[in-house]
This record gives sequence, structure tokens and C-alpha cells, in this order.
Amino acid sequence: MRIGELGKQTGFSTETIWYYEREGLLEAPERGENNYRRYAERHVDALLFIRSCRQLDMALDEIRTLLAFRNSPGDSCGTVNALLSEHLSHVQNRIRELVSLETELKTLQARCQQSRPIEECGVLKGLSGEPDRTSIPQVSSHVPGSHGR
Amino acid sequence: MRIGELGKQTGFSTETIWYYEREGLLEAPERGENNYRRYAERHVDALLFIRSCRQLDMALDEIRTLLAFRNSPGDSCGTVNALLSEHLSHVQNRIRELVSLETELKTLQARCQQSRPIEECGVLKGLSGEPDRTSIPQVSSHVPGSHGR
DNA sequence: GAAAAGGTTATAGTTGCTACAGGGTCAAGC
DNA sequence: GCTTGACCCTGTAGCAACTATAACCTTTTC
Repeated sequence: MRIGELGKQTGFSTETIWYYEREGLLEAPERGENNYRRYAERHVDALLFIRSCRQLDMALDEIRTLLAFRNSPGDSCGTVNALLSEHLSHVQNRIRELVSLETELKTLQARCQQSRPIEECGVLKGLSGEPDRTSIPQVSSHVPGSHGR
Repeated sequence: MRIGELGKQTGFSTETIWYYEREGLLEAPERGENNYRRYAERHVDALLFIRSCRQLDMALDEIRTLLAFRNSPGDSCGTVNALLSEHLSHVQNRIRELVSLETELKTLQARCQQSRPIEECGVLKGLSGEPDRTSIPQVSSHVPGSHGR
């Protein structure tokens, strides 16, 4: 099948499929005489696997590792489990951080009396470091913020 | 004061301060005759404000908006409050998504019996779409994943 | 006077794509 | 036969928020 069809079956755009091939996540398929890529069923399988992983928010690096394990039968699966555990703890850390942020934001919000002149805005004062503010947590280094996707 | 000292007082690297200046978040200071930047107290204030905002995980764009409000006295602060509310709901959405991910990951993990050959790994099977798997949630478009900072 | 510490600019890398530009191929309709 | 449109190809640039590097200049310290 051609790349458009593969995209339809797996829910990826053609651009993303090209990208995964460049990144070594998806095996490069053979080409027709027109230089078009011709994909087989194993490519569908691989992409569906990748999709499951991405939906679990795994990094492409982690997925690369898992794909390698999938292709090396005979190995034991302890490492797979370890990777999963580590990923889970990333997610749990990020949840803790965000919940803490949520509290901070609510506290800050409580300081704003709608429609006062800007000079008296409790929110801006809070952000400028004036009291009435408890400690602000450090956002840790591994897990990203609330924007960007 | 020079850039290194400003960095120490505010907790930013010199590179980040240069970056904020390029991005228009921090006013460009005057230069000494050696072309070194010379910062005043208002630069410290601005950076501490930015730091509070970043610790609350606000995007630079949001911070730019807040800085503009800070410099336009006379305005009312309803917009500031709206910005904060929207940011809070981003954070809350992301928390919901991550909690849902956490559940999925735990389910998947429960399928792995340590140290079986890779062919029988429940985790890899789960990711390949074999049953014993409940629906996987779509990670929404606004809030980033568990990696990257 | 030499070395270390700090400053300057410009540019490239990070992640996971997305969006071009500028071309080639193919099937259908006139 | 010719055009239109859908699809494919490669290569490159952009996003966010930095971080890192190169290559050079100034200041401080020994």
C-alpha cells in the first residue's frame, strides 16, 4: 500500500510517517519503479504500536527501545517493565507538580477583586513577590509545562 | 550591575537573560563604554516577576501580556484575572489527562510477569493492541507530555 | 604579564512534529 | 491529447523556551 493509505489505517499524517522513517522508528519500505514507498502489513503493525505508545505519552526514544525489544525474541522482558515503571513515575511526578501549581494559582486568583485599577491588582502584586503568598514550588526538570502541544 | 550579577540575584542564566531581551520580555539596558550591559533595579524586579510567572508554568506570551498590564496603570484588572483563569484551566485539563494516563500505565504494568521471554511479554502485547486493554484516552492538543523540560 | 573569569554576538541543537517550496506521477474527465 | 486534481517525492524552516557552542573581547586576579 502507499503512504496515504497507511496513514489512513494508522491515523498518522504522511508527514509524520516520513518523519518516523527519518528518525529510524519505522523501517524504510521498498520502492516502486515510480519511487513511491510500498508498505506491507508489518508497517501497519509497527505504526499502531507506536500510536499506542504515543498515546501513553512515551518519548520517541523510549519507543525506539521498546521496538528494539519487540524485534529481539529470546530476551527477557524485565527491561520493558523497568522502562514502563520509569515512565509511570515521570507521569506521577508531573501530576504532583501540576496539583501543586493548581493550588498556587487558586491562591493567587483569590487575591483579585474584579475590576480594580491595575495598581491595586492583587494578582500582579502577588507575582511581584509581595507577601500574602506562600512558597512557590520549583517546576522540576524532566516533565514539561502546561503549554505547547 | 552586570549580567552575571543580575543572573545571580534572579536565578536566571546569562543566556536566558539574553534570550528574554531578544524576545522583548526584558527591556534592553544601557551599555557601558566597553559595550557591557548595565542593569538597574527595575530589571531585577521584572525578572523576579517573570520568574514567578514561569514557576506557575505560564507561557512567555502570557507573561508578555501581564508585563504590558503592569506598565499600563489606569487599566482595570479584569483581563489579568481572565488570563489567570484560562491558565488555571489549562493546568487542570492537563492534570485530568495525566491521571487518566496513569491509570492506563498501571493497567499495562499489571500485565507483565517479570522475566518471561519477550514473546510472551504482556506489556508489548498490550501495546500492540491485543485485548485485555481498555480504551486509551486521546492526549489533547494544548498541554504537553511527560517529557521535555 | 599571563591566566582565569566574565562579557559580547551569532548560530545550531533540543522534541515531535507541521508547513512550506518546488518538483514528479497518475487517474479521470473533456 | 490535454488539463485538472489528487497524490507522491525531497529538502528545508518553523514552533517553545531555552541550552550550548564558537570565536572573540574586557576585566580581574595572581
